[in-house]
Amino acid sequence: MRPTTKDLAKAAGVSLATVDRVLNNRPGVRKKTVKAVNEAIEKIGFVRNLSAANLAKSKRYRFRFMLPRRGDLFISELRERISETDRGLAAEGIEISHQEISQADPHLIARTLLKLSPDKVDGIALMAPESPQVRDAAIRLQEKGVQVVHLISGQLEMSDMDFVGIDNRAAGATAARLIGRFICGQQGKVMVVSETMNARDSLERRHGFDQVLRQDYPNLIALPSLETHGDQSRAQEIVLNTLRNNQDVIAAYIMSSEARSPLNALHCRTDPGELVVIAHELTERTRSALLNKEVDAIIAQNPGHLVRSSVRLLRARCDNREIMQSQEQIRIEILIQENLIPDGFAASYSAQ
Amino acid sequence: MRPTTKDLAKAAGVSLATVDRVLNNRPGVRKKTVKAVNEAIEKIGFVRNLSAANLAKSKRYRFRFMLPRRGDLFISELRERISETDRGLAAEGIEISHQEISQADPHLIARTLLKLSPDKVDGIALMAPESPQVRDAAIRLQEKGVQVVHLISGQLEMSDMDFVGIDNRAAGATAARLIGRFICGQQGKVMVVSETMNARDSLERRHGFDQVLRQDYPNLIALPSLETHGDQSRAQEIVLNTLRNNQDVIAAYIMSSEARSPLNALHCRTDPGELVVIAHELTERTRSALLNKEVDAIIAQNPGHLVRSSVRLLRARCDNREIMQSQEQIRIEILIQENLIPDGFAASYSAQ
DNA sequence: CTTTTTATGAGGTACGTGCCTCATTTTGCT
DNA sequence: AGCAAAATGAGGCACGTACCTCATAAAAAG
Repeated sequence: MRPTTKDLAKAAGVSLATVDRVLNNRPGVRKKTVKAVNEAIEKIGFVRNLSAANLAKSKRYRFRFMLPRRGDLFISELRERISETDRGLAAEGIEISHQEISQADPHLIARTLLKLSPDKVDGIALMAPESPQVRDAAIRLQEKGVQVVHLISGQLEMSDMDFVGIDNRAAGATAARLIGRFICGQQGKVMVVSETMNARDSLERRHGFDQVLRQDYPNLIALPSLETHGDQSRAQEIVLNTLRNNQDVIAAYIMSSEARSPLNALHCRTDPGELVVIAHELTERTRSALLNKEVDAIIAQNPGHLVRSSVRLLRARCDNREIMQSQEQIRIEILIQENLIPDGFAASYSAQ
Repeated sequence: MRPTTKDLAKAAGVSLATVDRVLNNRPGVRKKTVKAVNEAIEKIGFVRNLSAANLAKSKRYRFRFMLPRRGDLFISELRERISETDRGLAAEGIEISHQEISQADPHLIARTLLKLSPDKVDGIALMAPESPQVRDAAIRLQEKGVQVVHLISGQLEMSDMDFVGIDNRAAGATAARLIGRFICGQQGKVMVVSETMNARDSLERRHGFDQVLRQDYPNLIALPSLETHGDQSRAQEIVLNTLRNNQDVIAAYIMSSEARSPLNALHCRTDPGELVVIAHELTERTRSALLNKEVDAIIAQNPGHLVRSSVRLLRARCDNREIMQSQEQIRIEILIQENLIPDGFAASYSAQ
């Protein structure tokens, strides 16, 4: 049997009450006594029984994901992972909800955030474009006692500890490297398509992309970023325009998580395999594009992992606990046809 | 507050005792009553409080990883993840140990397995080369009440549900695809190095590798697999011999998890970048090889994830629970310089 | 209808920890 | 030394579930 607080009390030569005071950082214990207890903990290998502690505290964690309203496939995927995780963690007293926020107006987002209060929600995972209003609201929210982590797209001057997502500069660099290698020294231009270049993540990806391309692939010239603004017909227009005006486009980097419009636009003008194409995030559309050879590789972050990592972070924050950094680093996945997860998992891609 | 068994009893119009009987599948309840309780569960959204249940049962899970004795870097990594996971899960009543088995003799492995009994260990994760003796021992162990999952290298005629690891055929195919694309249509031969071809995983990797190469890259000819048998000087000899006898080797696929010897052998005869090289598993050696451009990409399975997935599986088995298949699929990771996890995480690579 | 069998109810104890109160001891201070 | 303040001990209740016993009610069998 594992040692309990009772054993610990005996080993430390103190009473249960004192053990309790030490374990829960309550005041009124001499340093000497604290030390004695801690030594006893080491000695007998005491580990607090989390189940019992949670039960005793009858603690609930109420977390909420604040996601953009737009109906992009990646966001839908994320939503599914959220409710999946909710179901999975309900038995441990963790409730996970999600709320949509329109992304247009930073003030609106800030107002929405400030409506939240610690007696209704213990922590949020926020996915919102970078803006001073949002950042300030997040800080104020923390001060009120609602934990905040930033999901996927971060805010300025935010600590690494608050961020759950991939290193976007590295992701852009990865894209450039893959294009550079796949293109096999051919001369030509690379089209870069994004939803918007106002977001921090897009800028970082572009930065990493350019860096690698400039440094190692003088044969490739990256065109200025095209912005679709999430509009299918606009996407169609600007992509086709670019192809028309640049006969020597030999690769494309589709930077934003909504790859549908750019892919569709490319699809109607080029044959699969004609261009080297890299897209982001695994969705039904990008998956089938990969299988059709419309795209050569996908750079992905795992939505299930994003959700679980956010929850672990929020929970650790609520308990004022340290976390295992190494477990929370979100990896930049490279997916090609061969290492794609088999079909049965298509809908529930969340391996981790 | 979430509903408790008490609320459930009230909602179902039965007593606590009956609720308990239904929840824990105890006999002596009419079908009609069972149905009523189950309907009440649905209606009020009852979810059993796992913390309380575990506490009440004062249940412990004792799991053991059975690993090969050989000291390869990947195995060391695995061992570290195991003790890390042990520390992390101790609070939840899960004890994880590991035991080394010499791999030479299947009979010895089988005997070691059969020594285990359900009153000392609840489940094992077994990593052992394929053999009828081992397979039979595993089956008998299960019958005795010790849960078994197969780690990394599976056994013949084993269900998918019992396996934790990557799809090795797909991994080999991935390697071939990367080599094929990176080589840019050049003509030449591909060296394939393995520790041994007696293991199921090596055979499967080779199979996937050949399939893709044959189908899509007629410019590449794969040489017969070289077997190092884990011997540094032998590795040196056969690799150099092969290079000498085949002037047109332009790529290498290092198939086994111990990449040190083959890499060292290659290193002393070729310049970084001269060959396209793909290796398996992220270790200190392969990491630095990637950074030095000694290798072009690493195909990896995440050791931390392997361990956690095994534990989740074993635990679910002990509780006779269903698992989320999608969460347990181990991904085949492709690592290049750009998407490598930063240095700080080198020692504790286990993102997930 | 009675008897036997089967279902259900009532109630208790246990699990390990958190959190509270109140009494008692020890410490530091003058 | 005497006193206030601080530290510690003793004990109890709570959390939600598991698992037990014993009594009683309902159903099935005769």
